[in-house]
Amino acid sequence: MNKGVTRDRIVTAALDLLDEKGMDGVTVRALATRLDVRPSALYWHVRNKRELLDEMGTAVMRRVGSALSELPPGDDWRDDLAAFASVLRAEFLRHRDGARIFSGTRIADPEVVRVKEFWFVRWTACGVGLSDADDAVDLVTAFVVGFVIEEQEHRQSAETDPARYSLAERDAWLGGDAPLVKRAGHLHDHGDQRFERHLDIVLDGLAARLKV
Amino acid sequence: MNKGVTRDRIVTAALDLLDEKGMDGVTVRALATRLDVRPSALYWHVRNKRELLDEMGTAVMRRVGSALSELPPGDDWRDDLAAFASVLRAEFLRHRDGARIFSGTRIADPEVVRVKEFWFVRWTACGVGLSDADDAVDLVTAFVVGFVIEEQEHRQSAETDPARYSLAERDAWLGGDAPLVKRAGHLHDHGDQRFERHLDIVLDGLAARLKV
DNA sequence: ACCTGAACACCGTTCAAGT
DNA sequence: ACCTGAACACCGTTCAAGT
Repeated sequence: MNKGVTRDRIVTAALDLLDEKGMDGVTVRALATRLDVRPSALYWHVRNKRELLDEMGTAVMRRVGSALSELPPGDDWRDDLAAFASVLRAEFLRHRDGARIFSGTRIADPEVVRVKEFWFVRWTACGVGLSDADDAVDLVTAFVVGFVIEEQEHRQSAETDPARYSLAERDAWLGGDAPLVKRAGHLHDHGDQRFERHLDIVLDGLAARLKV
Repeated sequence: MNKGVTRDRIVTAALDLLDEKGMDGVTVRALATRLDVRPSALYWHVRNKRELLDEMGTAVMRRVGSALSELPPGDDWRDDLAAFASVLRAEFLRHRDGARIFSGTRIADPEVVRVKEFWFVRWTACGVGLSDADDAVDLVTAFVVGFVIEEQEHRQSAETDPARYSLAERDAWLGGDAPLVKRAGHLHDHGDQRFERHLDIVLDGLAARLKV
C-alpha cells in the first residue's frame, strides 16, 4: 500500500518531519524511513536534497498564493498588501523556522505570480506606478520575513530555554548602565498586535509614495 | 607556533571558512584542519557547534556595535536609524548568507546595547516615546534582515546559476498571462540605491509615529 | 591545561543489480 | 518504471589516554 512514493508525498513527509524534529531532523534517511523505503529510492524522485528543500519552499508559497486567491479582493492596495502580509506570516508560522528556511525560496511560483498580476492591474488603474507597486510588494515581503524570523527565534528559544528571554534574567544581565533599554524591554509586546502595528507603519510609509 | 588555539582564533577561522566555502563548509573537522589540530581538540574550547555558531553571530554583531560607536552621532533619530541600517547591511554583506545565518543571533551584545541606550536617551529627550523608539529599532532591523536575505540570495544564485535570474529566461517562464509582472521585472533595480529608497519608505512610516 | 587517538552513531549520494 | 544493497566519503561528539 506504500507503492506510490510520489514527489508530493515526499514533500509532505518532509514538512511533517520539519515540524516534528526541526531542520536538523529533515534528513534523507529519516525521510526514507518515514516513507517505508530505502534512502536511495528517493533519488529516483528527487535530484538531491537541495531540490527537495526548494520543493518544500514552493509548496509553502503555493499555499500563500491559493489562500490569497480565496480571499475577497480588498478595496485598495493597502487592503491587498495587509492581507498578503498576514497570510505570508501565517504560512511561515505553520512551520518550525519557517521564515528563515523558506524566505529564500523563489516567490515566483505560478500561483503567486497570478495574484501579483491581478494586484498590479487594479493598483495601476488607480494611478499607482508599476515600479512603486513592485517596490511595495517586495518591501512588505522583506518586512514580514524579518519580523517572523525574530518572532520564531523568540518563541522557539522560549520553549527550549525559558530563562533566555525572561525579563528578570535580562535585567540582571543588562546591569545598571542601560536603564532605558531595560525599561523598553518591559514595554515590549509580542504576537498579532505587534505585527499589525509594525505593518501599519510600513504601509504608512508606502502610502506617501503610492498616493497619486 | 600554532600553540594557542583560542576561542577567538576558532571564530575567526570559522568566519573565513564560511566566506570561502559557504555554510555547508563550516564543519568542525574542516575547522580543525585549518587550525592544524585534531577535531576533538576544539571541544576543549567550545561546548558544541551550536555554541560556535552563536559565537560567530556575536562577533558580527560586535562589529556592528563598534562601527556605530565610531560614527559621529546623527542630528536626530532618523539619521541614527539610517546609519544603523547601513552598517547592519554592510556587516551582513561581508559574509556569505550573512543575513540568513546571523539574523537570529541575540542582538543583545554589550556593544550594541550601549549604542541603543545612547539613542534612547537622545530620542526621548526630543519627545519620542520609549516604546516607539524600541519599535523603531526592531522594525528597521526586521526590514534590513528581510532585504539583505533577498539581496544575498539573488547575488549568490546569480554567480552559481546565471540563467536563474536572467530577464529573458524569466520572461519566457512567465508566459503571456502576466504582462505587468513581466514589465515590473524590467523596472526592478538592485543594490545601494534600492536599499536607500526602501529604507526611506520605512523611515517615512516611522516619522508619522515618532514626531511629537 | 591542552591535545591526540580511537571509536560511535550518524550523514548525502552513487550505482549496479533486482523486479 | 521503480526500488534495493552495498559502498564511499563524509559528519558531530565523547572520552580515555597522553604531555
